[in-house]
Amino acid sequence: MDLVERKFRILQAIVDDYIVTALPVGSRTISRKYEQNLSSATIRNEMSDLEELGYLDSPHTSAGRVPSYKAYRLYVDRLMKRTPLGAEEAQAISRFFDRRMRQMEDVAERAAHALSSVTHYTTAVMTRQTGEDDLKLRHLQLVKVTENTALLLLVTDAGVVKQTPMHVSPGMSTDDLYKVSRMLTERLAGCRLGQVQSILEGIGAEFRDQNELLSGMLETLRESATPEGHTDLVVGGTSNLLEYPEYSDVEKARNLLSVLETREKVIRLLQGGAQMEFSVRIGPETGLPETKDCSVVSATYRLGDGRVNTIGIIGPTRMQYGRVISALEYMGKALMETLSGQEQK
Amino acid sequence: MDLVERKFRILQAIVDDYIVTALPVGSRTISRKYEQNLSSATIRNEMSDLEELGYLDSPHTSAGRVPSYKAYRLYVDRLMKRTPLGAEEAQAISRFFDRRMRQMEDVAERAAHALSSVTHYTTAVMTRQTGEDDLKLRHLQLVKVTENTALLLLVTDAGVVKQTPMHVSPGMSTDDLYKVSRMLTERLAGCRLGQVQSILEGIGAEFRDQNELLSGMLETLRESATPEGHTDLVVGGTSNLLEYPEYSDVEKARNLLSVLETREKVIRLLQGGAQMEFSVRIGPETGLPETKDCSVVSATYRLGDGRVNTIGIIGPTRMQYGRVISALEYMGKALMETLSGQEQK
DNA sequence: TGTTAGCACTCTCAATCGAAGAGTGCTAAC
DNA sequence: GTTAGCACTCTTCGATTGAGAGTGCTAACA
Repeated sequence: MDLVERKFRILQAIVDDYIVTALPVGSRTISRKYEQNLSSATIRNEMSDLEELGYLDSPHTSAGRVPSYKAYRLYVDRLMKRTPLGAEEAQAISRFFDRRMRQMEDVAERAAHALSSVTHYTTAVMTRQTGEDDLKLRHLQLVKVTENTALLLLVTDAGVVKQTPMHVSPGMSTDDLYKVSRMLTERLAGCRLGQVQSILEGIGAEFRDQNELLSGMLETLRESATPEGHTDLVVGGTSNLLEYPEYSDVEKARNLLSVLETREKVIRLLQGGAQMEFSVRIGPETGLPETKDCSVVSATYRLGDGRVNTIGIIGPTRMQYGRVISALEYMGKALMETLSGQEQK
Repeated sequence: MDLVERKFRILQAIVDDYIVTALPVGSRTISRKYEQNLSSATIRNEMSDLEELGYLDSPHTSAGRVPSYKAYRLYVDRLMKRTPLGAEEAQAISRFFDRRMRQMEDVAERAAHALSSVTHYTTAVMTRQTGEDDLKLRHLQLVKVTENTALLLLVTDAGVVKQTPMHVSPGMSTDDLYKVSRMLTERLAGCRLGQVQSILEGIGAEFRDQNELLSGMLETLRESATPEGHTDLVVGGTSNLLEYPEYSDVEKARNLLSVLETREKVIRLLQGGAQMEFSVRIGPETGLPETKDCSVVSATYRLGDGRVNTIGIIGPTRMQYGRVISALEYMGKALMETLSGQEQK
């Protein structure tokens, strides 16, 4: 029997146990529950080694051991087994999609709720367009709302991006706006958002009398061209976190919650692993000082229609990684099927 | 000096003090801080009376007294003085509106953040249309997104209501959809959402070959006609609540947070006072068992464009009612100016 | 009649102390 | 290389205690 292998089997047992109990793990616990043919003294020696190697910390002399970030890293990369979703859990996720799809925005919200309730952690769903370069304008529509305001709708490859109230001169009739919309759409459809601006400026001459309207539209377009301009974000299940003892200190809980309320920070949290399809970031790897004892498991799905969805599950470092990854995987499949052509199955 | 008046002045002092400290108020505190020409013994007698009248509770024999719901009710209705907003606070609210207005959805989110940060409580902003009867369709647009999906946009008096992916047969070109949209808009614009359905069914005959598309649109319309179909809800500042000692018990905090995460419950919380323009609901009056020691101060604004905004501020029963009401009032003015015709000032 | 001082009484809160329990590290024996 | 045994450390929990805050009552006073 390889002794190094045994060492890591013990480490795995410690992490497994700690993930469930949140209590420092002692040598006797391991020898009773996981390695019955080894005595606690042997385990003790191994644990002492593991501590020296940086995989374990001891809160104080006579508590058990607690996994370090390094241990979780190793655990996720090599030791952990994926826990397949139970039938009821898989069903809970599917159920969110079996009704006919309604609002686009609903998808993210539903996904967030489904995952939160299955995993008992917090879920963040971020939807954004593929790089701004790829984003093409499809349709532009001005809709009269009150005597002197209209709503500018910008539709891109991936749905309505902007919906902004505009000033129009009271002289413009519903039909006038309709014509303008049609004309502009004809000229601009298929252009990238970045280009649209300059073209619109060129057209400016024809609309001398509607300068105010034009400059309003220009500004809206400018904003739409930035990636932040069309990033939707939904966060669900934040109250779940309070069920874990690591946040029974209200101050800690408050800090974390306030991160989850800050759009920019959540986006940062999700972006960290944006390169890869799947990513697990542990503790300090999350990038924010406030989440240095949280982990984020995230997955990115490229939908057929040009949108990119990133789903992140946020919980304490002693997260049930195996389960969470399975849940994300399952959700990914469900999302793909539902959104990029419902009939393709 | 009227003795009854004095009694209530003392009650006011107790509530005032308790709102700030969250600690049971003793007779000596009152005699020192609020009624210097009365001895603590006198106050004690009065407090004993007030307890008998149901305005005060005592947690135990030798703690001070704590206001009852009845006391808060009286306080809000008759005793309390509105606390005008400080200059910096007013500015904090204004600042959310002085930039050019961007996305419609942003308004609610910004308002929620502004109010949360000024009041240090939680803010919920609900936007919905006036009764479904009044809601008229303005524009309908099908935009091709992928080979066999299009996006159906429904625009009403008050902005885009629905944005739903639809199946279309691959034969339909961008231009075909454009024509269909135009045709449908011409026939349907100005109709109430409820009517649109039946008209659309009537038109059905002309679109024999597009049955799938038509039934999809019908379903979307059906959903849009219900009030829940177009109620936007934003909640901000939930982490603020954790700063109050009443939620230092994690279990309590969790319960409350989970209410604030449940769309339906928050809507219920805001609807309670929907009849009035301004409403203060205290403890059990909030209607939900989970919020029996919270208060909700809400205000409803009818915007020019047919939308109704309800903003509610949620906090512990010992809320700074005076300040909160002032903040809501101020926000109301700012909202009105910004949204219903920006130039009307 | 209303106000006040004084006092006994009650209850909480924080600090202290000690015993129990869990776990370690080390040593010596197998 | 493994294990039993043991001394040692550190936390946790319960009980005890004293201080402090606040009340209610009584009796005296204006």
